[in-house]
Amino acid sequence: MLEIRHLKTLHALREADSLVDAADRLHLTQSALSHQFKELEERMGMPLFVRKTKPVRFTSAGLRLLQLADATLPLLRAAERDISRLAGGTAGRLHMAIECHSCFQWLMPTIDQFRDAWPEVELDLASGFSFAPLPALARGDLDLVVTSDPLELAGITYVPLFTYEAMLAVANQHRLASKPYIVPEDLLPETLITYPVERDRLDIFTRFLEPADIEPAQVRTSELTVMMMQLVASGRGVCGMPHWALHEYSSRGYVKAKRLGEKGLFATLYAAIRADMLDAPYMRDFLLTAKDTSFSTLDGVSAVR
Amino acid sequence: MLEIRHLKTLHALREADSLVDAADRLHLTQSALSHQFKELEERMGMPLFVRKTKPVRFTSAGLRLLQLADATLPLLRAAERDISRLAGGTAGRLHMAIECHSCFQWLMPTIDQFRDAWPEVELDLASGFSFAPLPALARGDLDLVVTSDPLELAGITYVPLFTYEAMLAVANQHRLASKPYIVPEDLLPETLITYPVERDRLDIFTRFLEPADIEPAQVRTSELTVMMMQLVASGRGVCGMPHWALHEYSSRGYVKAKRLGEKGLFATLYAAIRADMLDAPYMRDFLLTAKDTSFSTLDGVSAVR
DNA sequence: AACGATGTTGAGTTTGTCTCATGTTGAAGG
DNA sequence: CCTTCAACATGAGACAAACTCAACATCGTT
Repeated sequence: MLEIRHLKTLHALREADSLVDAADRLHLTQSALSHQFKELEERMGMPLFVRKTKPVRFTSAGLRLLQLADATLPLLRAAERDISRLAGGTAGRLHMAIECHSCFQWLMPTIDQFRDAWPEVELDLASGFSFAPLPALARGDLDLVVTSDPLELAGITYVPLFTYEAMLAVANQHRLASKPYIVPEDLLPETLITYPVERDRLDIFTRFLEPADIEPAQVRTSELTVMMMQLVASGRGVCGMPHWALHEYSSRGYVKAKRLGEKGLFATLYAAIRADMLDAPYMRDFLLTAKDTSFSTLDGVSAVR
Repeated sequence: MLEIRHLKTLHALREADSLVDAADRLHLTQSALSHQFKELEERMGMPLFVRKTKPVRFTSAGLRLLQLADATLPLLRAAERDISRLAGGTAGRLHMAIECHSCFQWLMPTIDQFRDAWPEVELDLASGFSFAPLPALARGDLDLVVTSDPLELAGITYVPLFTYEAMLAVANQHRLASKPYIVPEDLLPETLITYPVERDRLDIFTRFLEPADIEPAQVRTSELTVMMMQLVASGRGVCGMPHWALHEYSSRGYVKAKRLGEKGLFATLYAAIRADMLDAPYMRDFLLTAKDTSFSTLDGVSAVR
């Protein structure tokens, strides 16, 4: 019924003073616009503008459509721009979210380096713990999600970034500090400190305690890593944490990092992206950069690749 | 390039699970959609969705266009609805603004009565002193402006509502209280209280003091009528005001209302509307209702018609 | 292997949109 | 009053776009 062409014509007509002028701007003949308006006004059942004045004057209906044009044409242009960027490949959008509390540390250098290489790519990082990032990724609101549990989802692929060891932080003089490694039973009398997220997203529960059917004496949460370290150092609890996030504290003798289980508890961080984005050159490069920089920033911390 | 048809098709495709289904919903053949997408994807330079899955899966580009569709299609529908209401005539929009501080008094009954008669008309009243209402009227953001100075503007017509007398409020024991009428010179030693608007929108200046080249000793402003009456009653100034706005106070002996000039100072309130809205039945009715109710509410106050 | 459901493709038809040529209208000026 | 000019309207025809139809390809299912 109503077409974009009509909105563009109305818009041009407002800029110009007459049909003749507007036709010029649109690279059409005056006749074309005349026909176009005749038909549109017929369909609308009312005139859209007064022709006999200079400049032309719009009727209420015409003004309403102009309002629509003002609202929609910019959206349209923006979308077309985004699409042609996507097609071009050297530009685009990369909106990220991280599910992992301690990922800034290695992601920031990645982003900095990437920004230099691809200045045309619109970067955004939402530390969105407030919403479910994977559906947003599938919906197209996000372009990359850093996560450690790759749940099967149509159209989403997971690119492994690096593997790390989850360890247990305990106070230096803690009774467990001298053990070569921790077994689930060791945590029975302990207070376990975690980030405030669902249990099934915490490896220490899903892959260490729950298989052994062990529940710690108490579980408390904290939002900030420093805060957690403080609690651990003062002997008020223990906490599971990636080795590299712990390194800053354990290397200075603030807390001790203990292996979980005899063979250690290893987990992998993945970049979740929509499958078709694997082809985008800037995405490939981002993933490579992420692997590289995570390797070098976490180097001294013995990241397992 | 990109057409509304495409957005509608994409939208339908998301609701449906397949091209066949989507085609049904759009009352087209599946072949039509296949052709449509083939051409669109060619133009965009990339696929928009994956066909081999059920339900279909959109690519990043497809998701971007869906996002556009979600943003624009509702706007489009709303505009089309507004237009057909306009054409129908029994429904529509009536967004008003009043330039006049004391107009609520008679406008409110008008609106109440009108709302009953035309429930389908979307009413809104902005007491917008914050912006210029007449350009907004011409632009289509407003549909009716109540004003007392009809300034010439293309496409805007002014419908007179009623004429009222501007009078001077003075304290009961004021030296001017006993005069039969006020002359400009009387205000030379006085403090004049006005609403906080530009002088050239105040009749007492433009049509009483300035023609006689008289400037009061002092001018102070107040936003509220009650406040002004308080100041007047306590002898701290005088103030010009429509007779009907004054009536509430003068009839109770709180202040005295004096005629301005021997023959009185009369002004007319107009409804400014876009010329073509004169034909809309609900607009005609609103104007009649406004005249009627202004007459009856201001009746005992001797409004001049 | 056969079938049904889904999507693609090419040909042909319909519909729509533009241009060109010409007609109409209204304002300005002699 | 008539001419002139500019703006817009209108009709015919050219052309392109978008659809349908029919035939074919593909894939998962029975």
